[in-house]
Amino acid sequence: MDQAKKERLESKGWKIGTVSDFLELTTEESIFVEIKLALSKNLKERRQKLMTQSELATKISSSQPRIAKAENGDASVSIELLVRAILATGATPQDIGQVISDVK
Amino acid sequence: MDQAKKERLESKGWKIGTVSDFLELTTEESIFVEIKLALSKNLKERRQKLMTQSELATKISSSQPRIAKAENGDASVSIELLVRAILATGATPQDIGQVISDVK
DNA sequence: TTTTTTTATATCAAATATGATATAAAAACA
DNA sequence: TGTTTTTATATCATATTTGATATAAAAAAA
Repeated sequence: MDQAKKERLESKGWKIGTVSDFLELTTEESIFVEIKLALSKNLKERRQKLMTQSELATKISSSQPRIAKAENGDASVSIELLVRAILATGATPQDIGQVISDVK
Repeated sequence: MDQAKKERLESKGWKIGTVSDFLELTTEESIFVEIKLALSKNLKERRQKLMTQSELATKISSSQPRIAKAENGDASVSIELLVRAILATGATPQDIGQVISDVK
């Protein structure tokens, strides 16, 4: 992995140690991160068409800053919150399944 | 929802208050629970064909009791852990996407 | 049957994710 | 331009999820 991508992920809080470079992540860990980033991207796309971050936050009893983190692939955001947020945009299980199926 | 199903869910830790009966859960909350239960069921099916709960636990640095909870739809288990566990059985994003797509 | 293996249940301290808040930066709009 | 709206960043106490441990129950094997 190139340095630029590494630094971009690290700035979001992803732990990519000096020793364990991205290439040394297990396949499962790598896929897991990619699934989260795909959900993150999808959330941003869906939400932007419908409402502000604040409006979505209210819908799921969260906060605007947390929605911002969710949409920006911050490592502190769980799949739980990502899925809750995406569902709140009216997504169906089929929509979410498709996003995950498209990974890699 | 019938009383039997309600009690079954409650025994797993799902909070279905006396006031907010299952029918009063928002559509999103309901779908969210169903996605988790679907992942839970899929984990059990995949894992049983390949290894013991202890073996899977070791693979993802978890514990056998936690895998048991994950497979039994316990509310204390997050989607995070469910997805990590399913990936550790060799599942692809497509496999997981299909499980979620099949919900409802 | 007895023995061994596997799975389920309960408890708990530690780690992680959370919403709230303040505020800065950016974007949209006037 | 200045003003308003929206989004991003930082901090933090609280809540949730975690793996570990002990052990009970169930299933499989002998």
